[in-house]
Amino acid sequence: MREIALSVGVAPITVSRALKKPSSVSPETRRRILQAIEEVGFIPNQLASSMRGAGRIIGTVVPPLINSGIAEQVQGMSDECRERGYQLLLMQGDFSPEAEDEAIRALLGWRPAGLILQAFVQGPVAREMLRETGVPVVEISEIRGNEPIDMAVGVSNFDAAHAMTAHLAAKGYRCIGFVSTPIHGNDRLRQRRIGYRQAMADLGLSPVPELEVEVDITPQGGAEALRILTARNPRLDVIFCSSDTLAIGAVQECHRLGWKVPGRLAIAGYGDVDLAAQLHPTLTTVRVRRYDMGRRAVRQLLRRLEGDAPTQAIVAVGFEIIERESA
Amino acid sequence: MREIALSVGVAPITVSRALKKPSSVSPETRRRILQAIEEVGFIPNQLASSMRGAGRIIGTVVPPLINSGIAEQVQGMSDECRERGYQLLLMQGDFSPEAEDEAIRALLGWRPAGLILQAFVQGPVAREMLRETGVPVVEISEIRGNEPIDMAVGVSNFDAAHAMTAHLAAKGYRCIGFVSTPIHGNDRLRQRRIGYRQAMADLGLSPVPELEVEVDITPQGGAEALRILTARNPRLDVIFCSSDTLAIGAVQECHRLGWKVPGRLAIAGYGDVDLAAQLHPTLTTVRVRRYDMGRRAVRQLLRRLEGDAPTQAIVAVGFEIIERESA
DNA sequence: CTGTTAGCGCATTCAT
DNA sequence: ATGAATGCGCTAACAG
Repeated sequence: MREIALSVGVAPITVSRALKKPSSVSPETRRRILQAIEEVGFIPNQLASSMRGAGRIIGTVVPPLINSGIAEQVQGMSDECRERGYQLLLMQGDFSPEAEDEAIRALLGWRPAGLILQAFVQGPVAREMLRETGVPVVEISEIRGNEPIDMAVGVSNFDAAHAMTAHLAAKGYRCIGFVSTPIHGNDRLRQRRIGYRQAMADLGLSPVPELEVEVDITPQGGAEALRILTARNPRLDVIFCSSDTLAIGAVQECHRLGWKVPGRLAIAGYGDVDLAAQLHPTLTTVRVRRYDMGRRAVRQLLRRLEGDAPTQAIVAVGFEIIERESA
Repeated sequence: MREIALSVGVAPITVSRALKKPSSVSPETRRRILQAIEEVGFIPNQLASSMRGAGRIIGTVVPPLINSGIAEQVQGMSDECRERGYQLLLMQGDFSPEAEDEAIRALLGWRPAGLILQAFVQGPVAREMLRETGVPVVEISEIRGNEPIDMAVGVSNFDAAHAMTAHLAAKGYRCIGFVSTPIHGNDRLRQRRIGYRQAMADLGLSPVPELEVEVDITPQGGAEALRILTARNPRLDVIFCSSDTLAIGAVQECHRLGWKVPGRLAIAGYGDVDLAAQLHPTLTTVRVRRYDMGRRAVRQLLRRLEGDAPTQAIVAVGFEIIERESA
């Protein structure tokens, strides 16, 4: 930068200004500076820049990209970051609580402008670090019944499951089964089940345990669930699966049994994986806009940083019921 | 850091050393320093560190994560980076050559220790920038017939397609069709077709144009290809599709026609998408180890940086023929 | 509109 | 084994 300044005959700070606040430099000077930069092929050092001014890095911790819609979400974050001139520093993996602490610590080392975390931070160590440093944080997750450290973006799995159940009822199905993978400590799954139950109650259809099963998160699990539920209740007319993987397995099982879908039994999923639109029959499912979630998370962060509006802490992202052939 | 130094009663530089070269500080001093760091919750500033010493950022430019195996590859890079104490700065998107220049310029601004690029850099501007700055670069792509800027990691699509074709022949198939999406300027696809042709020639089966089609990259394309090829040549006994998407479409079309797979017609794909193992029949395909490619790319870079061994410029990553039910 | 001064937090170099 | 001085490249704050 000094070089450029010398060659143009100005002070280094003027070069800096020509790049950051073009309006504060005379057009003529600016032109000559930009030209010199072009000629020399100068690329400003962001590290140095971030040490003085505001950092332009956004750090993020996400589960394995191979899974689910995480890739889509990261893409959303990345796109939004690029458009706004920020860079995405990615920490990705299957983190234990301690490993998560490490990951967050590593990111904080880069003095990021903000962090975006997938799922709510569990460890007290990490929560403490985040509080102390005061970095803006957006957590992306189920937004019902959680207390964000700072801000949150997410979807209400409750609402989504409720809506799908209501949708199925509206289509005339009455005996609605619900299949999920082991709920264990998983918020999202729990909310889906509660949403389903609430919808059943709201509709005057009693939500009996007999209509629910938990199985492995594999297509085989879906097939198994189908066998269990139909054995328990022959009048079952639709199965709502808490993940597309299960739904796909259930559909395959119907093929094996020679049952028409949705003629003999209807099936709905959750997630809208790629495959959902390609199978026969195509799968009715719930689509969560993960790409949007990623973009929103970044925007949420930047709104805080650039201090435009008073930021609302929690942003709900929508979902859609995708009606296809299977239900 | 100054704070820590004060509280322990040493000079800042000693704190620095306690972290970077523990061996150069007396055990006792080190212990007290680390303890102070722990208490205060101090996290060293990587920006400042990278300005003086060697950077610990690895920048990467990749196509949309939603596609194909890119997510898997990024996961490989990320894992390797984490283990080695580097951070991954991600630029992701659908770049035009000019946008690619921009992306690379943005990354260079962070003075990364190295760059990993998906596909060979096309634009002369970017090539020039990279040459000038002298950053180590690993390009991940088809490695046959390309000149890397610096280093490359990749797979030979030629070898993979050749191997699959030979595999099909070994299984007794003689009339082997080849379906691809428009080859246009796509190296990888071209190499697959050449590999197929070469294998046919090597086997003494004449590679005639009649056995090849180009269709859209959709399941519908696969179905169409099937109709075209079987109409041209009723004795066709297997179709090798240059992507799993096409193969899946072809399999579905067989179901529609009531043809047994592989009884009436066998089908093979390329890519081993998740779905390949779940469909009926399960799909025989080519699996490229993208996760490994990601890890290798990082290792390649670090070997150069840490200057152990004389680095070989091009690393070939293996592939596997995954034999399942469909062929 | 432009320049001067100072310092961000660390690590390299040279001393002790 | 430890420390002092110095500077990485940039920009905030304050002149002019």
